[in-house]
Amino acid sequence: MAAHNVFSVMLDRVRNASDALVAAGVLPAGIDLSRVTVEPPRDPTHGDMATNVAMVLAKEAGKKPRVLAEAYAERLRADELIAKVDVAGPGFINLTLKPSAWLGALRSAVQHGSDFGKNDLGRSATVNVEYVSANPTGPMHVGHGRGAVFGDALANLLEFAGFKVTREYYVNDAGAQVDVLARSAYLRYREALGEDIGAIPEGLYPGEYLRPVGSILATEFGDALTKMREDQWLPIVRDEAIKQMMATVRDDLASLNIAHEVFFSERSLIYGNVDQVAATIEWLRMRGHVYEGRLPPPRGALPEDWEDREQTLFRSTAFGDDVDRPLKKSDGSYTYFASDIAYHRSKLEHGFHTLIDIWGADHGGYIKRMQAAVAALSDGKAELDVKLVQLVKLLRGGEPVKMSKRAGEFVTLREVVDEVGRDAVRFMMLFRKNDAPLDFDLAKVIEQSRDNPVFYVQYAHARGHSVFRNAREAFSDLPSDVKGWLEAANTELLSDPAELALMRQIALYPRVIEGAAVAHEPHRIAFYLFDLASEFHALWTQGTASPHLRFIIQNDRELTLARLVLVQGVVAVLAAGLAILGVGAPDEMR
RNA sequence: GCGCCCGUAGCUCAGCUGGAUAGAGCGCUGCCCUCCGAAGGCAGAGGUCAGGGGUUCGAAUCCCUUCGGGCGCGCCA
Repeated sequence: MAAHNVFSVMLDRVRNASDALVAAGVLPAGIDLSRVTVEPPRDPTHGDMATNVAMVLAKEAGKKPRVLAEAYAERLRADELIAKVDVAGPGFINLTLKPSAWLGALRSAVQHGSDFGKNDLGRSATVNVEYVSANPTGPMHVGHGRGAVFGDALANLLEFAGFKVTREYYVNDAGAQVDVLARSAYLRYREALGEDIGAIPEGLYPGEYLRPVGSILATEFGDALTKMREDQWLPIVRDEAIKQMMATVRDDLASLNIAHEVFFSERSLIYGNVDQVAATIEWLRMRGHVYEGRLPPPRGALPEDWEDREQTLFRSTAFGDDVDRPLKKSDGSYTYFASDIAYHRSKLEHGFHTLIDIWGADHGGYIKRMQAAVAALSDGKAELDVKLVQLVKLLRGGEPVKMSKRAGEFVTLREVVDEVGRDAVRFMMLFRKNDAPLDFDLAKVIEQSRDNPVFYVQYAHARGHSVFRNAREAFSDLPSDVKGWLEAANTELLSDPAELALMRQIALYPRVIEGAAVAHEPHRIAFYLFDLASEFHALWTQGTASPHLRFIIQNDRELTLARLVLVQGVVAVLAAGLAILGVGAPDEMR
């Protein structure tokens, strides 16, 4: 395992100390250590790490926190990685580590490169991450892009944390919207045959992106479709339109380097050999989770066409939802929810026990019922986590970019990617918590300044490589590869406080990965990388005022070599983190 | 009316699932290039963490409540 997480190493030391104290009769046997943490203190003057162990265990041990802390301190002082132990405040134990601890992390980062920080949190458990799932009725817009990038980065992250991840896309090709798509495409088809179709009627998709579909249909069928009744041509046109739209979607995703392993068709659930939706409802009914009944009317203003009637309901209240949910519309067709249940059942049948769905924020009200359904389907054995992705507000130089979806002229994801590049889009989408709204400024993300975090982080990586280039010029006899540096370097020469600070930051990385993976929050990596880049730029600039801190020291090959290892540590972590985010790490940015 | 998300510096946002004196960037003030990339860095000013209660050794973080914003509340997906 390439983790080398200094914090978990120290946590183990604390646990060992606990065992010793139990053996010595200071602590009662079987004491609960689950709340014990070792973490970096907010205030660096408190040392490198702090543990709450004495405060957490004080009550159970029947001792004062500070007294207990002293007992721990005595044991920890003997540890070969620890330089100093202080008991502070209400009972914190502050640890200052020896430089060798940080050097260990640095060497590990250099040695493992892009594998540094990997862990086995997942223990090869399978996870299904479903994301994007945009309707196949048009090109993707920027909001879809955020869910796409988020889902993809999360999938990468979970893989890095030892899960076996399946990336899945749910194709909504069975609802009324694909019939609308078919009718819209049919108009474009007639247009392609030379007919004047006039304005696109209300209720159809007016976008020009359907013109190519019309052309394809015209080429393939000539005017044959015009001689058919709607119920005859509609399935033909619909299937072709969906095929074309999905090709567009895949293209758009590819522009962001996103590729799903599974595209699951909603249509296949209903129109396959077996009606899976009906089967699922039946399955639930047999277990008492589905019944015929009435629903209380919604509070407040009633919908115009509200009528009280008996209907098929899923007993989601038995699983924590607020009301039971209808599975059939008044015309007898399934609700979206019904096919969604069947879809999630199919995921379970494919062996997944951990499901993650990425949805737009407007679907927030849907979470409880879907989790209820998964609980009912799996007997509480499977878990569904739904991550909501908030809206993206597109700006240019601080001014909102106008888009009118009604006229069919919205800013597409593709346009944005083409304008500012994949890296900028991906990084910016991840430089925010998923459930916080995001302002995306097209002017700012291509700026080359600290304002622009994408640039700032990539620049740090490029700067690192610039050091390597210059070093090779200064010393023609450097080992050819990083491994050689590591073998040849005397890293103990790295003893300046600024260098140690940078090593501490590097050592933090495995911990950040772990936290991000547990919380399903890839944005933490983006913020961490920004901090790491900042530390690196700071050390760099110190070299102008204090030449002895420069990475390359002309007449000191040994020191230079040690510092190259340090820079390589930064570069390796930057590249590794960016790789998880799916962002490039350029060697040069001139 | 109910549910979910949110409210942190003038602005845009972090805050490591409960830790010590709450942090960045922008903007403002003042500095640092005989330069390994100044496309950078350093320092300063700026906060009742929306308000009020509670839980405990300890709360921006958890619970309750009020206010304020966003989203959703059969037959749209």
